[in-house]
Amino acid sequence: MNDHFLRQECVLSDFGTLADGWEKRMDGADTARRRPTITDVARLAGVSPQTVSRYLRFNGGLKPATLERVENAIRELDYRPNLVARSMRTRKTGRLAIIMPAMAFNPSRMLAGASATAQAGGFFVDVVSAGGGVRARSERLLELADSGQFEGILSLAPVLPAVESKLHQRTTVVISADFDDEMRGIGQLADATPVVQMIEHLAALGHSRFLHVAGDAQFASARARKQSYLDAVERLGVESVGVFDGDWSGESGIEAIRSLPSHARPTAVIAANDLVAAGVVRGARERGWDVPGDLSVTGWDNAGVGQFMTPSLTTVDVELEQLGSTAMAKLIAGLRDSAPETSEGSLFRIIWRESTAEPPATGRAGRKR
Amino acid sequence: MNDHFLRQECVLSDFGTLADGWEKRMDGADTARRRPTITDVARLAGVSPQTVSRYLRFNGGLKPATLERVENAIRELDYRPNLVARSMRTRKTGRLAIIMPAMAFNPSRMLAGASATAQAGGFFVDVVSAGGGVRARSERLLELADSGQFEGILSLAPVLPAVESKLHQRTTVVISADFDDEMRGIGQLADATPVVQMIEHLAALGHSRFLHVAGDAQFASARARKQSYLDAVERLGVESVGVFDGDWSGESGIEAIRSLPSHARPTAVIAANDLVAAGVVRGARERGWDVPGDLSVTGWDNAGVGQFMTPSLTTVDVELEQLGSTAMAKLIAGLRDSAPETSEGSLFRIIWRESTAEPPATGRAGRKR
DNA sequence: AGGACCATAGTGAACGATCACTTTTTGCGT
DNA sequence: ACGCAAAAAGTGATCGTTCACTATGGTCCT
Repeated sequence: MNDHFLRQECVLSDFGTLADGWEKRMDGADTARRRPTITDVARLAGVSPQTVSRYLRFNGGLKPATLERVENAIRELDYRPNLVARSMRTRKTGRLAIIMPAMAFNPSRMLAGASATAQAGGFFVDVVSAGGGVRARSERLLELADSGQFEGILSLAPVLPAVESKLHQRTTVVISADFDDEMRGIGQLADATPVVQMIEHLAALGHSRFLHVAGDAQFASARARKQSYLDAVERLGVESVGVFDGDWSGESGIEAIRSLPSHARPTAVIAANDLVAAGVVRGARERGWDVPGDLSVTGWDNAGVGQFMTPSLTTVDVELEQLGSTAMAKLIAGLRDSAPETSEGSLFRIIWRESTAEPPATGRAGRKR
Repeated sequence: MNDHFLRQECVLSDFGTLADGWEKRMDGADTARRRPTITDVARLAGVSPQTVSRYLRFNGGLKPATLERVENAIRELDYRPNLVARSMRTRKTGRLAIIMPAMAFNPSRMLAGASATAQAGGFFVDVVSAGGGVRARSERLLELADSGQFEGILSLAPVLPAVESKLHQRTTVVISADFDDEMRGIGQLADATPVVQMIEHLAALGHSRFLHVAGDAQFASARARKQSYLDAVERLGVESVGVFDGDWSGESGIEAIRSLPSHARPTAVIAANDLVAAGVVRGARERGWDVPGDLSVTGWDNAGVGQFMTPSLTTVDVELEQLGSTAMAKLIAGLRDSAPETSEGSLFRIIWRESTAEPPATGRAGRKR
């Protein structure tokens, strides 16, 4: 049966230019027709498979006459190399994997950047999400590395040190230090210098009493922002009425303001992100405080709607795409033994909007408007 | 040389339990050590490769004693099957591709859903973004289909009809009708029934003069919302002061309100999305109108910050993950010739918040507060 | 003319697994 | 003990390509 089928293929090849018509005829009957192989092409062109192979990879030194015959045969059969088979022989798959803790979460912008860079480099990208903790992810990572399917792996989250060292022997792996276990930003992402800059700017405007509403302390980025806040406040000699430990939610922003004793009233709030900032603004309004008249508020993330709130939200724009792209570039450079191009400037850009302004004219906090 | 190396491997196998120590010894010297193959495992276990293969795929009828030997050998060598080789023989790659117009854009939630479903089904997922228009994408899609690397392809955007019919002969392809060329929602996503429901609800509250700020008319979803608005207004016999043709932006929301002649003042605005709605609220404030006191506003998308704006934004939550997941389920069902599970309820959920309320008490529009 | 040398093309053997068979072993009834 | 089917394990071929060689033919030099 199999033999018969093969013979049929041979006959087909002889028909040459009729292939098109044949294809149509077969549509109904035998849809799952075998794809032509390099051998079919070789036979049709009257050369050896090796010669066709040479043509395919680099146009390597074929005589013009031969070259044309091969090209014709390929065109005629509508041949395309079987990449799986090629991978098997060359041990190059042209595929990279990106592994991330939970696909449901948001670093899709980062993923987009990484993916684009990989594709520009001629690689396919598999996005693999691994649930569970470090342990599970490390396991999955090893599995991926050993599957032989990937030339390189970009992990957006850390893995067990033991596994990591094991990994590096087998595959090129770049572990982006930008997210931790639960996809909480660390590394570059946790850089909180914009907090310092914002406080400096506000202090220059005359603000002297600050409040920080922190994000979930499990997140390195939340901790970093908090720490930067504390450092900046101390260094600049301005007063901090405290730090409210929140959880990234809008509610925590509201609660932070609600729970402020009326005697300790800040003139500026550094919120952990835009959602929190929106909550803070809301809380302030509850207490009858005007933003920015009585209180300046800053956010983080540049959420789209923030620009059209009243007041529009001062925030920090984070170049997640670039972050992803940089990590991927590092991986590809590693694969090619070339030096990774150094990435340019800062990932952050502060956008000043209406929610920040000079402090209340009297300089006295607690004033009602 | 090669021969020598192989012989060394053989010797190694004989050492059996010493393999671990050997591995450590080699770490420094010969990092790029050959991965163990199924044959190595078979040799170590004293069985044939076929037996090991049987064990790997389904735990097919091995004698307990054999099974244990195989398992030990696998563990000892830290063996994992080479998926590329397996793919070659089985002609199943276990990989699906998702193709989308521009990775930069936002349907990442949909992607997340699709991806999760695929992984639950045991597939790898390649996310491929194809720039250019229908033409370029169709071309790329054909290429992917012919690469033989994918068992199925999920396209989140339409392709040329000619290409589509060609495709279906070669691979299983599901073309999600939810986005068009430029990733503009169509199909289910363009379903605008929530608009009708919102208008009904507002009319029941007593609203009688409506305004719609539409999204970019190039988007099917924008057109559908607009049409639904027009239909509902007509059917319910309420007044429409008009439709402002916007572009999804916050600015268009502001502009829509600014450009309203003061005699034609609506009591409710159906905005194309949350960003527009935020703009509308801002515009209203510019004119001294209170939201929702003078004007009710609805959005669409359930953007995070909307909940904490003042007033918090009434909006429509769209289950993008489910949409993606459903599409992927359809693809996988197609691959397995099984019936796709029917998806349950609506993709939409209206969230009523502060930005909508009863119309101004007098019923007379134009009243200043 | 002989040989060195390059350009071109072909040969057989991998790559690592599974498939379709065949062979051996086991279990059980008579 | 024997036969006989079922269970367990083995054999050789094969998937489609490329690698490391080898073979052929032609050109040029001495």
